[in-house]
Amino acid sequence: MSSFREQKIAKKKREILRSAAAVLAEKGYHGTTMEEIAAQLLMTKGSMYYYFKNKDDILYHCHQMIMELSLEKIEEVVNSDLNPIEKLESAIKAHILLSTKEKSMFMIMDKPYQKFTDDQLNEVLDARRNYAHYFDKILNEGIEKQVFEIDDTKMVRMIILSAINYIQQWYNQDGPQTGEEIAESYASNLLKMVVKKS
Amino acid sequence: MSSFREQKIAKKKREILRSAAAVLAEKGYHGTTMEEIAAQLLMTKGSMYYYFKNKDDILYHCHQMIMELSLEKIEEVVNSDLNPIEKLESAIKAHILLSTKEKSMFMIMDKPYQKFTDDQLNEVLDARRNYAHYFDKILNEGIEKQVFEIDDTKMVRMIILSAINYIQQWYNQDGPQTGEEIAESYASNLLKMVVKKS
DNA sequence: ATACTATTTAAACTAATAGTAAAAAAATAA
DNA sequence: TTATTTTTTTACTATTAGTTTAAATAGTAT
Repeated sequence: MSSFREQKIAKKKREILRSAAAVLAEKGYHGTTMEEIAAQLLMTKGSMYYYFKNKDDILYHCHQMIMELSLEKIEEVVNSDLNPIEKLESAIKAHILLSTKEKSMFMIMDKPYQKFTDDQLNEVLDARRNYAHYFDKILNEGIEKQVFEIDDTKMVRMIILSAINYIQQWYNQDGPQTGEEIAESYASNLLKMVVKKS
Repeated sequence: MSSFREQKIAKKKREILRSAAAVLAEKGYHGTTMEEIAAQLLMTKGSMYYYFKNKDDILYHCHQMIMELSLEKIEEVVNSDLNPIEKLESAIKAHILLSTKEKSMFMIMDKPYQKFTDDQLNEVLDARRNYAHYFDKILNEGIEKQVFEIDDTKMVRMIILSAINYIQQWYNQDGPQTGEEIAESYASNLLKMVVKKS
């Protein structure tokens, strides 16, 4: 029974998370105060504690939000009936489209060990390993089907993930390239690293 | 007249920077206290202020140290008489060898706009643009000499820089790969993106 | 209108920490 | 040894920010 009220709270929480992510991305976790997060939403910092346990909790829910979205997308690609080349291309493009659209959220996701401990840290690290694993799956499938030629899967996967994971650091909404253009270019260039020459 | 005393101070400063970088890399800038930095060197935080103006100053000098080293190395490569393929290979390897050797220093160099303002920020950003520019130079030289085939130099440069700039995030001194092995693999894979097939 | 609940606010509390300055200690020179 | 300078420590200040609480306000149902 997700009542009207519960929906309203959920909506407010999402609003707070989106707004918080923007400030956190700009100033960093320890550089952002609860007051700043609140002010941007025209609230007082006290109100934040009605919706979230504490500052960590806000950051944690930002992570959860994006991790869910990211995993959904990659799972869809991996489980599709595309061939490995198309899968890798789709996975790269999907990631880039999401990370440029949700730049702030992606920007606050680095160095989780500086921000979380115990269960929360493990959950975040697991989700990441999971995500990386899906890329390995695509790469291995391509090797098996002899469309990819890769000497060291882990290194190639790291190059791909690093490249796409750094985009949020320099991408600018108002810059010369759109997310789509970057996705197109990155996909075509990164595929050159793995596609077998016939 | 770089007296004995001045040399001693310079040495101590370097010691502080190296030690500080280790803590800063682990805990983040705002997550690291002056006391922690001092404690690791068996000093008291008061002493830190004898050598550095403040906390920012420590971070800033860490940046300077690495930027100088990095620029030296890339300049050497760019000005060498190697062919473009060898130059790109050397530049990639040199970067990776340095960033794995000086992991902590490299780790604290992200998001400079969160840490610096004004002159210091500009200096850091300039050094980075400079560094990126050297890669462009190598890429363009390769295109001119028709050994590289690149559709969008900026995108390719970003992929290369992102890939090598992320290594410090996952590299582990005690991990399975040495810096040399990573350098070897990254160079050979990244070159596949640009070298013209004859 | 009234009673009740949900939400927001303002103020107070607490703990932590960057930075300072004066005194103490150590090193050096006369 | 004594005087002087360099380095380190200790104790202090002021500020800042996360969190809590109790009261006020707004919203809803009877």
